[in-house]
Amino acid sequence: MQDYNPRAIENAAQEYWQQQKTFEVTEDPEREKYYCLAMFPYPSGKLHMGHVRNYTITDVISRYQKMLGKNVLHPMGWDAFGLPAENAAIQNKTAPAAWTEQNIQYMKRQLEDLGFGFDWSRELRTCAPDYYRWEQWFFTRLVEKGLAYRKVSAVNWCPKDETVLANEQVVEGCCWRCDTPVVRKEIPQWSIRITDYAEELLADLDQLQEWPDQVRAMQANWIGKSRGQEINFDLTKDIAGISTLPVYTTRPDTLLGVTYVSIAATHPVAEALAATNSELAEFILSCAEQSTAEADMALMEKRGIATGLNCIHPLTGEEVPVWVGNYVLMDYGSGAVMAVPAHDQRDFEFARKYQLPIKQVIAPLEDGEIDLDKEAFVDKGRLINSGEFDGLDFDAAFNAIAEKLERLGKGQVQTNYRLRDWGVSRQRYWGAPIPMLFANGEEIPVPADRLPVVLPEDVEMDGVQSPIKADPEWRKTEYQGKPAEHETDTFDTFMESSWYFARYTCPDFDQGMLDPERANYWLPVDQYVGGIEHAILHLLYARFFHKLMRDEGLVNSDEPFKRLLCQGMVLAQSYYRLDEQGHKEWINPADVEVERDDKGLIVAARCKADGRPVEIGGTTKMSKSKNNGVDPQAAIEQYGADTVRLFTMFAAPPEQTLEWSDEGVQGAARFIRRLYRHCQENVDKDAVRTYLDESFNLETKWLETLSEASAESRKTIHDALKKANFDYDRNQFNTVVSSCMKILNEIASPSADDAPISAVKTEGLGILLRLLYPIAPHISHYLWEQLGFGKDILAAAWPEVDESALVQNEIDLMVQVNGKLRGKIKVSPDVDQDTAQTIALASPSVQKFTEGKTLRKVILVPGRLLNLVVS
RNA sequence: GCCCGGGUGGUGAAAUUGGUAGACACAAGGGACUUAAAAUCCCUCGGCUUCACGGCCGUACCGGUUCGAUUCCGGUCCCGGGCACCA
Repeated sequence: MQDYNPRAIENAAQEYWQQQKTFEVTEDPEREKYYCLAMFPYPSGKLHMGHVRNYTITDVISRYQKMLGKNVLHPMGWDAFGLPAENAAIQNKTAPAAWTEQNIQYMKRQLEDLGFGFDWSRELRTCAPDYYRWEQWFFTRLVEKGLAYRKVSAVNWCPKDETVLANEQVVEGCCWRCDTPVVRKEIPQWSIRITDYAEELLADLDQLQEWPDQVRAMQANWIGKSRGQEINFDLTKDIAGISTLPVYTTRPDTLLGVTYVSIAATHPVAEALAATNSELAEFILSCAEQSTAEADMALMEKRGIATGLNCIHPLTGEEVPVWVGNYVLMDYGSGAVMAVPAHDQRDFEFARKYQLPIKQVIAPLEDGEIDLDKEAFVDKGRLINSGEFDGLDFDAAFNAIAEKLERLGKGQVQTNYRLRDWGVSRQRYWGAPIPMLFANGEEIPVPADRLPVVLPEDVEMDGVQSPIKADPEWRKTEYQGKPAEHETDTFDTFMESSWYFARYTCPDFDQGMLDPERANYWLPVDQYVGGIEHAILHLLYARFFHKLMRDEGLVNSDEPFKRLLCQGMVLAQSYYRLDEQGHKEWINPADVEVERDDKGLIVAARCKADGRPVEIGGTTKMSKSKNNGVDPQAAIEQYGADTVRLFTMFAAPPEQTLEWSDEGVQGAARFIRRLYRHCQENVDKDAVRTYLDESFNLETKWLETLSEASAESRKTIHDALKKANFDYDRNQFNTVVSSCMKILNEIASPSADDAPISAVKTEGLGILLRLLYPIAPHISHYLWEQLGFGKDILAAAWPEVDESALVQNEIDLMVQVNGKLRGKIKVSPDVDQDTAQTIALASPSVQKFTEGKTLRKVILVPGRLLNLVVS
């Protein structure tokens, strides 16, 4: 007998799929389609475990759906533009294009080694001109429709390098290259009007019933629809041609408690006043050093300065001061906010700091205690100190104040969204050029017949400036016979990832962005799988783009992704040692040996190379910074793809974090070896023909001769099958693997060597191989053929549960007394309450707890338990 | 700070969603086989208590609803994801 040799088995299976073109699909209106999509990878160099997990999940789902008879599309491609390629290019002195292409070649090979059933004939890369060409064309359409426009917005600016930095490139407020403090700079950039679609993006979340609730909640909160009022505070004098500060509030009931108004540092009024106020000018300058990230904004110290200017309260006519606050954003809302220190915690702290008045106008509904010396009272309540509005609750006050403001022409009810328009300009090189021309002071979309605007690939990176910005020639062009200049900014890479799912349906189409016939056959995607970190931005942009494509007549569906699965992260143990400076030097788990106590806990670890001890850094997300990445390649070479896939699916359910464990991988390998050995040693090649019909079900004649032991064995197998089917449908693959293990335990357990048992075990093996196939396809494919089931397991029908095998004459019914388990009784599954009660009360272990007490209530949960309530 | 998750044995987890808590594995301990090791097979394995039958406690913590709560509700603590230029 030969030992299990994963390499030979896996190579042969992969070759077979390649020759048969098993995973290449075309549109077939006769068959039900199923589009299964994994988020495409950024070609960073090598696959990491997160990729392995992601693509194993989609491969499992794809193969399962294929066995259910569907026409399954499972494509793969490369999200090839992005910042890391520029960094790598500078480091390695290669052009980003070449570096990216090398990575793609290597990673593609790794994907093939893992046996993923992708339709490689549809492979695409976003850095290819025949891909981004259509994105450029689509953008010009958006400009023509008024859905894309140019406006001034903020970027991180390194004054020394004179370059724009990504948030990631700003480390503690400084440039990551030269440590110079970063400032905010306002420059003209292209934006897309996602806010025009805010209402639809919110409302259509209701259509996405097969998305996780948490993702829908996050998106709804991100869009942030609110109902409030716009209220005008007139300035006591015009500044920069501005006479009124409109503010938006969701709490107009607190309007009488306004004691000042704050405006953004970049507000035109602030800028105009700064011209004659050096203190204010200095303050505004200092605000420019603040981070543009919202998290930093929320945590920073709130600072402000009085402008000396006042505005008029729209209801009382009193003057309130106008302040400049570092926490007010110019590009969100009107750049001005009203402040109610008594009823908003941030305003409260600000008012305390600058000795501004705090005026209570809301009292609690119940006689609750509030202490305005300690904190703001932010709950809704009843109005006080508000003149004619005193005594009203929130809703009544909202309406009464809205009505009065409207009558005075000082405000109106307004619906607002937190969502902001999508800024798509990037001042970087490795992206799709934005297809716009500047000529005679006009912004002109590049005409369709001049697309694509090709990004030159043979470039040298100086580390600071984008090569197409650095080259004065590249931008030069003409328009209608006159000199013109190309835009040198490139698109946000979210642009490419917002429509790739649609392009997979017709990647070769050269007559337009999409071939509507093919796109509408496959779309929407039936199952989308990717990391939870994309729950908001990528998924929201892709939903938005899909609606834009629909409105351009390219697709006929409203939403791109019907069902969504967000997989958890992959974690691993980390180890470090401190160097002389006290810095942590992280050591890869592969280079560490561990020592355990008698409970199996890791108590000590040593570096394999020098035998010296290392510190244990805990289980954290696999990352470069902690050097705890486990290279999938090493595991594949040692154990084979099936073992790696099986472990990945078994160790945790898809949505949860997955902890890499070498022992766990060995456990997965042990299961596969056991299956292999069981088949080699115990399975007769004629068994299939002897016991099973052409659908691999037990032949009727054997069904009739089952002994009690073989019937019980068959129940175990069909129970496991039923559970596995349930779990496949809800994407919980760890328990599918459990079911497979149970079946193997059953069919490999020692038992009487008679025909009924052999018959049941043969049927069980056929079920096991088909259940296991989507997860560990190579070994299942090999054994299916070798044991004479058939040529290609993928063509076999999915196993069906024989409900008659599950029927029991007698079950264990749990008996509780006052909710505590006190015994079990053997009864018929459809026993009635009276009978069950009589039997239970006759049992001594129950009597111990009921004796001398009165029976108050009896609850029977059929097939499960009986609860006797006594006192 | 704001939004969204998560917390169950020594470990990863399960519990068909309000009805037997710990399936299936991993680790550990004991045993068999072996000159030995590896591999393989068998047994034990939440805590406390009991010679034993059994009893009590136990799903982060505090409280509530219910005949019954890992599951539902309110509060607290800790961990993770996102926060608009990482992808």
